[in-house]
Amino acid sequence: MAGMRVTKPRIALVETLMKLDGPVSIERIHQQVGIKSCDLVTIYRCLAAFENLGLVRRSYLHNGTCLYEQTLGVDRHYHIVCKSCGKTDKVDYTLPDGVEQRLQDKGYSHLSHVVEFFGVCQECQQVAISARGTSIGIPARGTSVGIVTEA
Amino acid sequence: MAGMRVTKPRIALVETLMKLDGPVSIERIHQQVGIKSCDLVTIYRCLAAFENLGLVRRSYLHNGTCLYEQTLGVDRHYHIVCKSCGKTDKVDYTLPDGVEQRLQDKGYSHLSHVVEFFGVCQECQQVAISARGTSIGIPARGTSVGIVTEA
DNA sequence: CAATAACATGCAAGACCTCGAATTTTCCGA
DNA sequence: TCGGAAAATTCGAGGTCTTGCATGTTATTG
Ligand SMILES: [Mn+2]
Ligand SMILES: [Mn+2]
Ligand SMILES: [Zn+2]
Ligand SMILES: [Zn+2]
Repeated sequence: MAGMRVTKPRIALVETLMKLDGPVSIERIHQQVGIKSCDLVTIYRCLAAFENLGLVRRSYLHNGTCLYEQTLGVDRHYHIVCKSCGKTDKVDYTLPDGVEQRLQDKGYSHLSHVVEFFGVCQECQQVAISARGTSIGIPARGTSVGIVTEA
Repeated sequence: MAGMRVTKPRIALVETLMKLDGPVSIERIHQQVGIKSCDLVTIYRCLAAFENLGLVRRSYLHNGTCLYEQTLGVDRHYHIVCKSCGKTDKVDYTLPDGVEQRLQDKGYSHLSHVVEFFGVCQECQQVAISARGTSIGIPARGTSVGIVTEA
């Protein structure tokens, strides 16, 4: 009988997740972990496993691509994500108490939910004004969300 | 100066959307419109255009695939989506008033949000009990969400 | 009605994400 | 320490969704 095994990729992944503070794209995580140290698919599968254990939480860009965030010692919260630059910010919001209870009463089990806010952040609005006509949005899914090499 | 043009595919699409009542997958819509009458990409593009005009709204399966729903004469509402069969249901929920205002005050513009509830519906729980061991979930994205030919 | 500009469509290609099967690694007990 | 079972990783392929570009349609104007 075994839990989850401690492997090279997993160790590197956990270390990376701890260093990062907000929700990050898988591509970015893969980069930080080291492209060579493990396959992208492994990152996907490990994060899925971690998510089942409640160690990470998933959020989304406006285009639907996923972001992952480590959850140890941080309480449940939601984000606003900039449609232009992908920057995330905490939002002062909590799910009303009754909702999930009512759904349970209706017969639904294994409840979960997604709450995500989107907008254009102040910086991106400035940019939009100065660089008029330049398209600045986050590319859509099915397009390079890009690895936007870290500053 | 021109608005949107009235084309064969667009007419068929609107007719189809009016017939349907809940959120439906693109594949299903494409079927109903008639595989031959237009390309799948056209459906994607038209729905995107309709969404900009506020004629349709988008929701999501647990796996992230999109569902579209016509919005004429219906008021804003949210859904619970069965993780197993994809059935959707209205949820008694409204976004708290203050949230978007606070975000605006923080400098965000072009606000939007996604609120989606997921669970396993009663019918699917029954099935899960009788057909123990049979996997019944909705396939993940990157897997045939399938066209589950209509009954 | 004919010519033209603008818009819409179709096709092909690419990005993200997932799975199946083969291989490699980890773990555990002998 | 070694061998074997079980779990993890990798590779390849496929599904959803989006875009660029060439082509086809629509609307407008004379
Ligand atoms: Mn966070
Ligand atoms: Mn609805
Ligand atoms: Zn921004
Ligand atoms: Zn169900």
